[in-house]
Amino acid sequence: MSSYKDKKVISIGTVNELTGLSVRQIRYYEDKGLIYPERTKRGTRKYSFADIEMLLQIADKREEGVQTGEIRKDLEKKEKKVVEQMLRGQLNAHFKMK
Amino acid sequence: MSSYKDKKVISIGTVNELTGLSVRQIRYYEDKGLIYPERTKRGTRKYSFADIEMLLQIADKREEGVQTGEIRKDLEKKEKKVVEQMLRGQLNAHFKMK
DNA sequence: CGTGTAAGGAATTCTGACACG
DNA sequence: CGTGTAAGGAATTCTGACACG
Repeated sequence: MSSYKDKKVISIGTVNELTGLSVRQIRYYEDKGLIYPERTKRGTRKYSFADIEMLLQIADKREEGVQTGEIRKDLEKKEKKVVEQMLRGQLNAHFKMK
Repeated sequence: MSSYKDKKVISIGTVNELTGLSVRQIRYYEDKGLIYPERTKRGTRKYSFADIEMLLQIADKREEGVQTGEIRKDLEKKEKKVVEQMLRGQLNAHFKMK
């Protein structure tokens, strides 16, 4: 299920180069709950390619003037849908209903 | 063709954690032509997941007592085979021979 | 609200070299 | 041959805060 795309191994400086977003912006979006990098023992943030794709999407939204709160809400909705789908799949498998 | 696996974005400290090899060893294997990380403007090495897999293979060989020179030769042989296959494919496509 | 910046400290990375063997 | 280590410098990252708006 999880592959290279989800492995958190990229430091914030590299994320900056890859996305064009400032380090300040990247940290701020984390603060607002849009991304959640991992931390090394020492405390440095590590991002995945999935995080980078997310950041690029966030950048697009922000350019359209969408506030971080809005972006957050949309993410939560999508997350809910995914969970619902998964539950549905589990139920179908369990009860063999069609 | 090239995906996340080949993107060079991982710094040497993270490679150390991922492979268990010392920073010294990682640099040494580069010196011997077994891997070739990219460099940022400032000069820090950046590795890909493919590099990490290669390093794990190198570590196995080294544990078996194989010297870096030997490992190097094997790599060159494999590289040659790949090139030959590619040329063959090109020729077949070009002359439509069967 | 979103982002820039200066501040001070701690950890990272780099190179060339000496060491052992 | 392969790897450890101390050395000195340069760049990175972190947090909390002030600034503007």
